[in-house]
Order: sequence, then structure tokens, then C-alpha cells
Amino acid sequence: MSTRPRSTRPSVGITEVARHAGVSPGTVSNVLNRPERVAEATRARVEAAIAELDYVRNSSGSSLRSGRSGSVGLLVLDVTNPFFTEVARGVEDEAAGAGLAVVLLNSAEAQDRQRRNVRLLAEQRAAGAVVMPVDDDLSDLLWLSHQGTSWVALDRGDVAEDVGCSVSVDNHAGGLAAGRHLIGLGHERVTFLTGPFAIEQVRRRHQGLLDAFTESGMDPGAHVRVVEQPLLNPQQGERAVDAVLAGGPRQRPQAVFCANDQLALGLMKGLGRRGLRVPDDISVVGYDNVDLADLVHPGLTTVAQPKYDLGRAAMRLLRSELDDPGHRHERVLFTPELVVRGSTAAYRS
Amino acid sequence: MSTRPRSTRPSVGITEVARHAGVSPGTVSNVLNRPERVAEATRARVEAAIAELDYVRNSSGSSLRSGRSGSVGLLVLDVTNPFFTEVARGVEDEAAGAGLAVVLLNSAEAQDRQRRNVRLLAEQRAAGAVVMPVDDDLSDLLWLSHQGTSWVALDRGDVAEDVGCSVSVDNHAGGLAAGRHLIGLGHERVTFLTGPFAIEQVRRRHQGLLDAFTESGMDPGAHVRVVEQPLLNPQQGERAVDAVLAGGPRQRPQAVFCANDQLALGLMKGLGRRGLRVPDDISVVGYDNVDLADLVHPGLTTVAQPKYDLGRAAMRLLRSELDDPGHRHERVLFTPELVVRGSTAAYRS
DNA sequence: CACCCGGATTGAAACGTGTCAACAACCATC
DNA sequence: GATGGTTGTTGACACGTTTCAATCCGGGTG
Repeated sequence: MSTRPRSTRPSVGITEVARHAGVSPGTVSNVLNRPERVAEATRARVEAAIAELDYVRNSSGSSLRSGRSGSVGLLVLDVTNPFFTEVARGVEDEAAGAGLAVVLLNSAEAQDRQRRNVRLLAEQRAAGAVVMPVDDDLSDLLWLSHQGTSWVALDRGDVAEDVGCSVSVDNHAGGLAAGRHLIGLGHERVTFLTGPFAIEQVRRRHQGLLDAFTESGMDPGAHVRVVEQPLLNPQQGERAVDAVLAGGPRQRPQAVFCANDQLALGLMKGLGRRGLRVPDDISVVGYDNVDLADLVHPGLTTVAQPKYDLGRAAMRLLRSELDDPGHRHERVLFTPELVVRGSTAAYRS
Repeated sequence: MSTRPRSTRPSVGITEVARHAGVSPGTVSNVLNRPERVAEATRARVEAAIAELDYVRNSSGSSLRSGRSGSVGLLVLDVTNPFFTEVARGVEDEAAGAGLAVVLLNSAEAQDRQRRNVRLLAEQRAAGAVVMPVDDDLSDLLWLSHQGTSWVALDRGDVAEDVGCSVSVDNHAGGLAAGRHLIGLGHERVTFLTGPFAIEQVRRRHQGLLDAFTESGMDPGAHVRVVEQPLLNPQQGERAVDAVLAGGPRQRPQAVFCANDQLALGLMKGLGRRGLRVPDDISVVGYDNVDLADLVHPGLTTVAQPKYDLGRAAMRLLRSELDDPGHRHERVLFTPELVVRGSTAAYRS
């Protein structure tokens, strides 16, 4: 233990640099922001002074003056979920190219935390934000636009184009692909294991699954059951095993389509505990294709989303919105892809 | 597509609120920051004005004036790694109690990105930071202290107490526990599969493993081999399978101790591909106890770290450093715990 | 030689907030 | 009714940056 020296912050500012270089503060500002406007010789002098004094720019000052800060927020539904962290990588890489700083804010799937974070962005006068909305309520985002912070919605295809940009993956197509795959394998009793239906993505995936049955001439109502859990994590997946198997062997589903991989992985564990074998006794399909879907045994059949590209595209759109005065809101839609691994197999009665 | 309205930012500030409430700007500031100093009636009046004008505080202004911003940085080695995201949760929860905003910055295990992020924190005059250093080089952190931003190092027990606080888990003890466990099961040829030795944690875990052999009267040099990969992710683990198995069945290790769970999970997959069964043919031990260690089959025996508590403790220390003028740097050390699951078994010749 | 031109630099004014010494109003006490 | 103390409010200023109109300078032109 030792006392802290509480190092005396010299707080060297632009003015002190100016004095040291024998130049006016305005010139220093120009060196920093529009170097081409200042003569070679003076620029060198100023840069020397900056180095010597170990000057570090005060972003409060500049954003106060300019009314906007140079950082963008990335509002993520859940830092713990590998899907989002992969998206985050894409956003960061694209932002780095534009010299924008990314601050990652975590909503923890909670409405009130999202609201707090949105408020924070407004207080910081953030240049923009990439947001994965917690639920259908877009009022937070509208308020944010009204405060002058532009945003791009991620994975929310239903955002009208006169409201804002959006980048998303076709969730209906994903559900459809999963459904067709299972039907093609001969499964007729399928359970959809999901998080809250308040989440739009979940509803679309569900609808895709239903439509796969319809297009095969089967009544979805008779073939698809739903088990809804409060959160989309592995623990909930494991816990759901009772509900999934309810009704005894007769009623037991032949396959389970999960709203994300986390649920699917948890469910697989729960099934293993019950002595049920995947895919022999029951097939499982996930959604997202997280890294670990490929590491478990059997490998998890899942609907792959272009996570990294999703992030990049969102940030690219945001950059356009910030830089291009003639920008028009855009809607970008990716198509997911089914990745077949060992967790699904043909139904054997 | 539609043009963006570019809503006219009215930019209502503290002064306008003051005018609207028939009060001076100073009073509004007091209402915001030291409500107890202002009379009930005027406070109500001011608050009404704030609500009516939809005033939102400008944090640039306040941090410019005060010299410090109210947010703390969390510098993470890799957002993609579940270990860090769990720590992040702990940090966030503890910060929320103090009204501090947490911004998550990602170093992506790269020195230059860490440096960029540290610089960013300095420019924003962040109040403090919780940092997981990329490597042994602490110069970035020292510079940060010198700029007046205090920090707490995470998982780096070697930070001297006259330099800064640190919270870490006893990595040597973890390696020792893993080693004892394997030796107790009769394993005598163990491979340590790891990321770069530049990472201090890795070195300590390794040393713990070696010491387990020593204390059993065996020469570590004869019993422990090392396979080093450039990164600590599942892909690297899978790729490492060749190196781990090199030398043919005779030389093949009886057990592998991995520097983290990501490597271990990847390795297990690679072994499966080669037709080797865990734990029958080879035992595997991981480190961290991420959620998914419990979800794979067989479950991964691993050294559990109190991830969430680690984050909380770090943030608590940082709060003390920020609030308490008599603060002395502290070193907090957690002890890890071995969690035995199905991936390890007694050696059968 | 007066004039002008264009590029480089300057200086002052703002941005929104927090601080603090000074002041006003009120109350209790003598 | 004067004194002193308490409580609430004020107003001016400083913080570091950016912006922009004004100024300076050196050289080319008429």
C-alpha cells in the first residue's frame, strides 16, 4: 500500500501549445483539424510543441464548441451473447476506418437500461449510434433523432424508411429454411423453443416455421407447439426441457427449432441429462451459428447469420448518414443460410 | 427512401431553463448537482422547466468545466471472449450503483489498439478505467495515470502497489490445482496448450502446472510439454491438434491442460475429428469455466474463475480510488476453484 | 510606386457548464 | 429595533476548443 501521488495535472491546453510555439491558438487548432491550411514551417513548429508538452486534445472542448462529439454508440442487447459481440467486431472495424470512436453500451435486454443508455448518448451529444432495440417500442430512438443523434437499427427490418436506416437479416426466410429442413427429414411434430415474443425477430422466425408447414399442405396449428422462455440464454434452454418434453413420449416433439443457439445448446444439455440422444431421439436446430455451434458434439444444425458483415454494413450506413448531406434512409436485408451439422437427422418412428 | 428532416436542434441549455423558471443559471446548476442546497419551491419550479423544455444535460459542458468526465472506461482484451463479457457484467452492475457510465473499449488483443483506446480515454478525460492489459508493458497505463485518469488493472497481479490497484485471480494456484488433479488421476505426460507466453497469466498457470509435478517428486522437464499458439481462441485450439499429437501414439500426451476454455473446446473438437475420445484416450482440462464448458459433451473439467465478482471488485476499487481522498492502492487476489466434469478420467495404460 | 491578390495567421467571440464570493432575505435573540 | 446567524440565490468568470472576419505579408501587375 502506498499513498497516491495525485500527480499534478498540468492541464496543458491548446493555448499553452500556441504560446510555446509562438503562434496563436487558432493556428494550433488548424494544425489539428485542417493541416493543409497551415504552412509547412509553422506546422512543424506546432507539432514539435505538441510533442514536447505532451499535449493531449480535450474532446470536451471540441464537442462543446461543435455541438457534436466524435464518437458513436453501439447499443447492444446483451454483451454476453456471442452473436452481438461478433457484430460489435464488424462495427468497430468499419468505424476505425473513419476515425470514429465506438463506445459499447449494454442494454442487458432490459427496457430501462436501454433508455438510460439512449439518454447517455444524448447527453454526450454522440454523433450517431448503432442500435439493437430491445423491443417494438421505438420511442426512445425517435427521441434520439429529435436530439440530433442519428442511428441505424440493427436486426429490426420493420423500421420504416422515413424514420431511419436499418440493417437486418431476413428472419422469416431463416425460419422457413429451418422448417423446410425439418419437414424434409420427415419430422411432423416440431416445437419452437423461444424467448419472449415481444422480440420481433422471434416472431418472424416463428412465422417462417409455420409457413414451411403451410406450404407443405400441413396445418401448422396441428404440428407446431411453442415453448416460451423469458430470456434467450443457455440456462433457460436447459430449464425448458421439461416443458418441451411435456405430455409424455407420445406427444413428445420429434424436433425442436430454437430461436437462438444459446437456447439450443442449453436444451441439448438438458436432453442429454434426461438420457435422450440428439439427433437419434430428437433433432435440434438453432439460430445464429455462433462459434460454439461447431464445437459441441454433435455439431449444431443452425441458421447462420452474417454477423460480422451485419455490423460492418450498419456502420457503413451510419457513416453515410453522418457524412453525406443528401443521405436517404435505407433498408439493407441479408439472407441467412442454413448450416446442417449433426444435430438433425431423418425421423425414424 | 426519404430525405432526412435534419430536425432543428433547439439546443436548450441551462441558461434557457433558468430564464424559463425565472431563476439564475447557477441555481439550475445547483438543482442538478446539489439539490439539497436549493429550497423546495424553487427546485420544483426548475424541475418543471426542465421537463417542459425537454432539457438534456450537455456532458461536454460539465466535463470541460470540471476537468473530468463522469464515465469510466472498461478496456477489454477481447469482446468476443465470454470470460471478459462476464467480467463486464460485474463492472457494469457495480458502476450503475455509483451513477457512472461505463464505456466498453475493445483491444482485440492488439497492442496498438490498446494504445489507441488509452489515448481515447485521456482525450475524454475519463474519470477512471478498468483495464486488462494486453501484455507486460505497463507504460500506457503509467502515462494514463500521469494524465490524471486512475485505473484498476484486472487479472494482473504483478502490478506494484505503488503504481496502481489490481484485482486478479491466483493463476499459479489454478495451474497447481489442475496439475494435482491430473497427477492424481495417474497422468504422467501432460501437454500445456497455450496462447502467447507474453501474457503473464499464461506464464503463471504454466508454472503452477510445473510445480505440481515438482511437489510430487517428478521432474517437470521430463513430463510437461508446451504447445504455444498465437491467440487464445477455439480456432487455434482446433488447429493445435497436430502439434499436440506430434510424435505418434508413444509420445502422445495422456492429458492436455489448456490455458483457457476456448482453446480446450477447440482442441476437443479437433481430437474428435481425429477419432480420439475424451476422456478415454486423452484427458482435457480448461481454464475460466465459461458458460459453455458445462454445455459440451463431455463437460469440460476446468479451473473456475469468479468472473462476475472479479468485475465487481475491480469497479469497487476504482470507486474507492475516485471518491476516497485517502485511498491507498490495493491488491485483491481471488482463489480459483477446480470444477471437475467429464473431460478428465484416470489414466489407463 | 501604388495597387491588389491570395495565402497564412490572428484575435475575439461563442459554446454550456460549475464554482464561488457576495449578497439578500429571513429568523431568533437580546 | 439593532445584531448576528442561517439559508437561498445571484452573477460573473473560467474551462479548451472552433469559427470567422479581419489583418498581415510578400510578390506580381499596371
